[in-house]
Amino acid sequence: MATLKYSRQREAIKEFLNSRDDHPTADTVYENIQQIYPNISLGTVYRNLSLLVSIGEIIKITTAQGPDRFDARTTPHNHFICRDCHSVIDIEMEENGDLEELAAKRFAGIIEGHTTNFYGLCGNCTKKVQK
Amino acid sequence: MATLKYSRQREAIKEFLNSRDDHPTADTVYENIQQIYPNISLGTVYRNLSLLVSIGEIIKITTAQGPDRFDARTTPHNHFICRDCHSVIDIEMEENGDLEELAAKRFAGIIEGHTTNFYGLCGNCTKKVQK
DNA sequence: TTCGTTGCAAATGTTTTGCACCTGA
DNA sequence: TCAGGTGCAAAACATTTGCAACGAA
Repeated sequence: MATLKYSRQREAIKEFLNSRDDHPTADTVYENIQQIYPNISLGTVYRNLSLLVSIGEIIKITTAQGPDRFDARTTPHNHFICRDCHSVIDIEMEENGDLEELAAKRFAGIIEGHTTNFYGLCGNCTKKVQK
Repeated sequence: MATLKYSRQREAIKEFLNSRDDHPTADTVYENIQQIYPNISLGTVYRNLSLLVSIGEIIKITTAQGPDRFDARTTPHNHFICRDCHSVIDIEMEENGDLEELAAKRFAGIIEGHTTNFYGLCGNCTKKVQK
């Protein structure tokens, strides 16, 4: 396996993601890192994001619409995706019982993880609709 | 709101999806419908798939890797996605308690639905690894 | 020196869209 | 007749990749 070598670009990407809790897209990461390293390329951003995902330092959030998003919080939590403004919001909650254990009873393979996404209208968009 | 008009292509797509439980991609749908209507275009397949999703007749399954998949089973159930062969398999299970209710306690907006995906190795790929 | 990393640009894979024609009601 | 549907091709979008140069160990 290839040994990781230090890269200032990668550090900047990690730091940026750590500073945000709104799950930026690759493009948002790119625009922000450009302010520090004007020559960084979008390819480098994508390469580092998928590298960080593969070593478990960040999480990739794939939604039904629009580009993937990235999250530096790797502890278990869920996401809510607004059907109106498409923002992705953390939901901190206990899951009653062990979903994976329940699923395993009905499934022939090996279950290693799971993701739950909630959908609906976020707080802001709820207000907009009421107007 | 636009009134739906009958279309033989759309019917064929619905029928095809009803006949399968392996969650075909748009491209797979296209290839199969071509055997009945050789002139159908991929654009028509995409248009009809998203129309059917929007009226709730089918479900779109977005995965972390590869194209979206489509499912004619609209009753609540979960999916397992194999990290090796990327197949998508139904999991029929009860969810202990009401996840959406739990989430709502911690969330300011309106929760209208949720999706849980499980990840790991499917039955077939588990065997392959053991060899 | 070695090999992972980068910037750039081209390519890829998936999905959407504009347009003129076709078709169901 | 007329609004919705279709086929075709081009465009849009998100992401990946080849390559030569760069930089960390």
